[in-house]
Amino acid sequence: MMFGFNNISIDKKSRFSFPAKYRDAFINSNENQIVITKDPQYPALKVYLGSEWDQIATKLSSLQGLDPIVRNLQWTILGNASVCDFEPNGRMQVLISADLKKYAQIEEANRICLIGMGNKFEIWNQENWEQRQTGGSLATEILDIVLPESIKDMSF
Amino acid sequence: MMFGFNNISIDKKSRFSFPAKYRDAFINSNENQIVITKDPQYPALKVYLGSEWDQIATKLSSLQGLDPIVRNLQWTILGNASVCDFEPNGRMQVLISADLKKYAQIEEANRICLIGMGNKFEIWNQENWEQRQTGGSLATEILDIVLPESIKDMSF
DNA sequence: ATAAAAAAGTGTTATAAAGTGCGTTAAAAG
DNA sequence: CTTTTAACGCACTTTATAACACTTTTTTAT
Repeated sequence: MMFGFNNISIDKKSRFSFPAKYRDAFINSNENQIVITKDPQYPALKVYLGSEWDQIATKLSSLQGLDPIVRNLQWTILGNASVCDFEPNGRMQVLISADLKKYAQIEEANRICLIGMGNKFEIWNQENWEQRQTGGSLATEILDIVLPESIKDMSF
Repeated sequence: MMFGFNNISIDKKSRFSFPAKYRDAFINSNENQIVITKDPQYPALKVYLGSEWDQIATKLSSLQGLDPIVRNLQWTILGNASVCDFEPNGRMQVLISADLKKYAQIEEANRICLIGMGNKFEIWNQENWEQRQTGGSLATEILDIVLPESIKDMSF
């Protein structure tokens, strides 16, 4: 499991490196791929380990796409996924596509926030992240949609 | 179980040492990791033993992240956790990240309050702690919301 | 269609900053 | 007075990042 907040640099070619503290966890998980895609709720990116992604993708793509909520999740999560080769023993460097950068509002940024959430990471624009953390009132954000049964047991 | 109030120093590199009186308890609990993260309600830090943390993290990360309240707790607790190697037989020293120091308002401080709460510790800025004890209210009481069922049985 | 130019992507190195380990001094406890 | 603990300082190691060089792909012009 990998946790914690990291403010890290993103170079001119749109690459970032995972902090070294996660190396052991990556090596132990035996992954050589990671997947970056859009977060379905916020202007942020999700970063999954290969095996974690396989499960999510398999499950999500099998769901009934006639349900508009499901369909939207499929578009957002599956339709924007970028699979990257990843070397836990090397520099642990990953490229972010122009499209994903735009979505997370990090087009111009030379720093990003990389948040370890256990079995996945999130990538945020720094201002957005700070605003979310300090913004206070959560009340307005509560989803007014009812989640379909099919995805209630899924966690993205 | 570890209890009690301690006013201890924090060095230039942002490290503090646990008081020696807790050594036996740490040795008996057989832990070699400590996790520091944000307190979700107050400008303070929580310090968990590794095994305690594993339980909390496993449970919390499994909850439905599409619920914004859950998501916020995940961000706060998981997304700010810093896992530290810890040697009960050694100096029992732990590093606090710049980000966590800022949250607990101990950026400038060279002393902190470390409070033993049984199976976890809290870290406070001295003035905040005193104010809290004397009944004063702190500006940032963040979780002023109704908790979803899924986390009502959790204790952080 | 081909060659040249530009852009995008990959890999390496050097340097500053951050983190770690350990010995010494100072303070507190027995 | 002796022993233990806490605090400080310094040296060493690791990590992060910017700069550079090179390769591959895409675009443009002829």
